Amino acid sequence: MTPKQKRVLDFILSFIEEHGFQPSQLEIAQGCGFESLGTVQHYLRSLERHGLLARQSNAKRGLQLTNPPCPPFAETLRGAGSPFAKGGTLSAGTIAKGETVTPQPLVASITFLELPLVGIVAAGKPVHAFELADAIEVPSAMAGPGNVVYEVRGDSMVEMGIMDGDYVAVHPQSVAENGQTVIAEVNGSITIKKYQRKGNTIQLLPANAAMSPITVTEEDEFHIRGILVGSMRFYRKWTGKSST
Amino acid sequence: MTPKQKRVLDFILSFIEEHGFQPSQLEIAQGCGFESLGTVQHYLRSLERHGLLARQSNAKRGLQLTNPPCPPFAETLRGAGSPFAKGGTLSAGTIAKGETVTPQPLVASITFLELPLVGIVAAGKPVHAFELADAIEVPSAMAGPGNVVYEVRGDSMVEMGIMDGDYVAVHPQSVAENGQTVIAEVNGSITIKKYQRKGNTIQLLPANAAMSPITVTEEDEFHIRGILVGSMRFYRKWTGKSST
DNA sequence: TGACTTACGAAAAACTTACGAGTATCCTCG
DNA sequence: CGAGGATACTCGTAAGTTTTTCGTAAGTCA
Repeated sequence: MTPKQKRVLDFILSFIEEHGFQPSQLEIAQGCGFESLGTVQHYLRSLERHGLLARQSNAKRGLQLTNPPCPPFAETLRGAGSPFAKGGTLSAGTIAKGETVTPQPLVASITFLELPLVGIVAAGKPVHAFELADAIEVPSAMAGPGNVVYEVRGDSMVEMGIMDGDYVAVHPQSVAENGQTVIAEVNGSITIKKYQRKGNTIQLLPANAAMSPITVTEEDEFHIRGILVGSMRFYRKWTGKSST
Repeated sequence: MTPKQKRVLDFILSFIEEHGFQPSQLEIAQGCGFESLGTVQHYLRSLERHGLLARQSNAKRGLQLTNPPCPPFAETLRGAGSPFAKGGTLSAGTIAKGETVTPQPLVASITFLELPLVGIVAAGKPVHAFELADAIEVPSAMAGPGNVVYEVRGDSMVEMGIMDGDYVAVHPQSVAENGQTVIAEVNGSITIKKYQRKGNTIQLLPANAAMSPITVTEEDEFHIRGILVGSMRFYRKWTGKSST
């Protein structure tokens, strides 16, 4: 990477940090001292080639840094301020070699969070999001205003590590950013994939790199239903395949 | 997000902080300098599409800020000021094609449970169960006396639908019944499989019938560490395999 | 009825793209 | 050492798109 390219990249980064949104090409030009938009265009393209950022074509301020400094989750989860940060000595007991695990007392009694369990994500069929008039507990990290929980039916999402009977917590929204895991409808089939947009094409990547991604074209009917916040599975005897 | 969108969002936020209740659309127009309600309408809609806020249709001052589901989730969630903390009416947002999932009142105030996060289940290697002196929230169905949570490292358990970074709740015990999902050590390797015993032979079945089971013989060193109660996964941008 | 929220339609403003072309720098080959 | 070539870097302008904005009429709720 050339120093100028780095300069542009750094500018974009700091701009985002400062303003909370992406700069326009004109703002980049001014910020980096370019007289022409063409110059910005040039750098944007080269940065894109290097995989440092992605652009959504024709989208205003449609720049996406590829490795945004997204704080590690565990940190925010247990970070300061969190009631779980108290880090008391929870002698967890080693499960090493032959030893037995010492039982641990449970902690806390804080507010619990439940989300409405709204529907069933059918595998390969259109969703029938009906109200189950039920609720399910979730860790607070999965909760949030508007979030709902789906019960997954079918094995169409195994490649994302989501299996029949799992519950997925989703935050409803119809747009997504690159890299987010979305629950989307493609041609009437509902699916969970990782969302990635390059220019005009939208790719839906499975979790496992070995599996082939789906490329969504203009002809496809494509709707994002929401983005995945978490998933849960409860084990019991003979989980899975309870026939059908 | 465009600067204007952010401006509107910020205004709503500060308005709520200042007045304690949501602004009307007219107030938003005045506060942001719009001449027309249509403009406000436009922004509200786009913010809603991005999942940044939820609207109760036709309700006066029916705006609900939604916290971005990505990083600062847990924190903002429990913080004062979060609509969630007081258990207001939260709209679930549109989910299905034409259907709209009606706003669900969320419940709250049940006992909150967290389990000690004890260690890391290494992939294909003997467990190094060390104390993390940390805890993680789980739904009550996963809690129980003695239960602990492991953070999974490695991809050796994908066939069970458990991936790198997942958390598994286990109830430590050294025996299992047929059909239970166990976390076991076989010849020094830790693994999660479904336990099945037929007469003298013990089989460990993967979740997917297509994969081949392991048959444990007498020569093998075999220990059951515990049985799986549940698993959880938290999604965020660029989940999985980014660098490392 | 009064206070708000929704629903179009349409025009101006803001941005992104595409193309063409002109320096400057660095490297290689004869 | 000098000529070619390849890159990096820079301008400017004319489309082509999307965002932003306005206004007005209609629908809701208490």
